[in-house]
Amino acid sequence: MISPPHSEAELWSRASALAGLSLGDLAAQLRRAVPQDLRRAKGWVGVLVEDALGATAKSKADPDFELIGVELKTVPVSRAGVPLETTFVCTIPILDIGDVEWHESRVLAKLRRVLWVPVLGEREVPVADRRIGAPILWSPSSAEEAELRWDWEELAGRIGRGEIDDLHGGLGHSLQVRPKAANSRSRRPGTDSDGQRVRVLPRGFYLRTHFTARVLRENLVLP
DNA sequence: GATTGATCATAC
DNA sequence: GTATGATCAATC
Repeated sequence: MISPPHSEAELWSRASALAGLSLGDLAAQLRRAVPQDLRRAKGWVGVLVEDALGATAKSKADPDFELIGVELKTVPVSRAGVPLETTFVCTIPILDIGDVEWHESRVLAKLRRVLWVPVLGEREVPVADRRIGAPILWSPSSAEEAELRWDWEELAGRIGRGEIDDLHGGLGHSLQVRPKAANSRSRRPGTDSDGQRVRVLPRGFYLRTHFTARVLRENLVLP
């Protein structure tokens, strides 16, 4: 176990030290086996980096680094540093979200302060050989927050009106709503547009790759 | 090739 | 079953 960082500077120092390591290197340091691929280990990279940086136990509530209020997001990238996947932000409190304001939303709470750790995610590269990139400590600019808020207001508003089953991944410019479930048979309490209680597929908010791509690009540090 | 819906492991 | 960590893979 690695102790939690007590300052952003300490977290930054630790994360910077990981840059350039391969996942095989880091797994060896933590005496952990490396999976052949991530099909049956989708969260493996995230947990590995969490543990290496001293994130609080996963059983607890957000943020990952409680003492300093920072969330960790590992993001799979191409060799050019462009995200290969969307980024999961949070699950959606379907029954309550209609009564929530943006400034108290889960989305803003999660994204207020984020340590991004890019990791090579090309499937043709063996997991153990994938290298960890330079970290980025980020907070949304006012423009970025406005973009996120615009989407959130639209999406949360529709969910609050019982329209969740009309939503799909194609909605939202920076933020989208997609399933977040064990499988397509999962259900959670919700309401339909008549206010009737129904069982609906659990959903989550995700950041589109173009949003994350810009965050990484604008914070790129050239060697 | 990019996108959206579906899915996987683990802890409690 | 719920919540954490996400990526897979069928389809557009």
